[in-house]
Amino acid sequence: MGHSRAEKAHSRERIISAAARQIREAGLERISIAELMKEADLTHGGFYGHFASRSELIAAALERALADGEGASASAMKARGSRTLKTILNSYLSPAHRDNAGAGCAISALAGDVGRAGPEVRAIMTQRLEEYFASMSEALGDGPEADDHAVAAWCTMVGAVVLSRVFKGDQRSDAILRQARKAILQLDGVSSTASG
Amino acid sequence: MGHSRAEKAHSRERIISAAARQIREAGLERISIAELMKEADLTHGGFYGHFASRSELIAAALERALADGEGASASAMKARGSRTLKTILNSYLSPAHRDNAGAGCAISALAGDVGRAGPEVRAIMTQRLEEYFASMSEALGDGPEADDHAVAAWCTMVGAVVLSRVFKGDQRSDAILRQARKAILQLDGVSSTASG
DNA sequence: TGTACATCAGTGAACGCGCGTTCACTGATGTAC
DNA sequence: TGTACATCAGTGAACGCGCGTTCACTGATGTAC
Repeated sequence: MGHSRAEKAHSRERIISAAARQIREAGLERISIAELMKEADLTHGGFYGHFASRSELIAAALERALADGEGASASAMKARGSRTLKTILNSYLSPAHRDNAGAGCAISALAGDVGRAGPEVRAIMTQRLEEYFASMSEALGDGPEADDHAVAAWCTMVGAVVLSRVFKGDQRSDAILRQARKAILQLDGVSSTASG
Repeated sequence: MGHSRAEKAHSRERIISAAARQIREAGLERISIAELMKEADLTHGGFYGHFASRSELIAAALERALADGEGASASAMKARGSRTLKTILNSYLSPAHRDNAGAGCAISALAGDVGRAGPEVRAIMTQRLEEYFASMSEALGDGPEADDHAVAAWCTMVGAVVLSRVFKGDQRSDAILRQARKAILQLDGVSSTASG
């Protein structure tokens, strides 16, 4: 087993990405250091060479989850230039996203948990959400209500994924995703036609 | 301290309602039997005279939380005859509801946690949600899309309360509630005017 | 190029603590006569 | 009405376990000369 200093960064990377997946899969609280280090192919004692405490790890994992999940992808249309509202909804409100929380949007997976957490943890999520809101606003029709509609669209998207996961395995689960998609498109249509 | 059999029911009642509050406040997992029994004015050992296990308690507490929270209230317009969509939104999407999760809607408080739970726990919530959807459908304009809009409205409501709690203390928090409210009313307006 | 030493990422045993659960016991209530 | 007994809700000490955290140690890497 190599112990070079360069490899420490790779270990840390494995720990954080495993943690980012685990918190989205099982929630902010349920993560255990032993299990996490096992997934990172290390023993639990080594954890404290990388993080000062469990809560510091959770903050780092949340940041990572917000940066690499479906949420970040949904808000990345500016950079890629090609993501329309429909493209975003097709992927965000898909059964695939519902069924793979560990690789999906950290907002849908963790907003409930984060809402109960302390100000430091909440700030990590609110900063990203502001970016997501702004990007969504650009993806919407450019009426004066785009900002408002962007926030409402995010509410609907998050609520839909959360509720569709509660109904996992039930026909209702897919239906929720479809109806949320339709409502968001309708809202955008109204905005695009009804205003300047 | 009285030990009559009639009082046992009152003890159980105190335990369940304390638990229903605590899970909405802190999540399904974080509840501790010692703390719960303290709030019910009992010692922790007595717990097992009322419930077979912690998970049985959690199921009972979830059922109670769903039955007595803001969610049940929002879906009670049939019985009370007078709750319009605006009335529902005014209370559900209020800062008061956001700030008092322990007495509020169990869907907003717990849907994220329940989505990760086993089928038995999820079934408890889905049954109530079906009732909530049906009641909302009746509160909406009676076009053919009322059922779909009811589901979408619930997605937006839940997403809005969840996200507004993440932004607690920030101006954005109130704004989210307002924008969600506006979007739901707009959707209802579209449905009422655009269809038969 | 080779040898001795320093560094340090990772190991794994151990500790302390909290928590779910069990259980022998207490003492008030209610019943039998 | 009063006495003896049975019931049982609740008590609180104890147990076992998992988990976060600590720490002395290992052994591979890299450096000095």
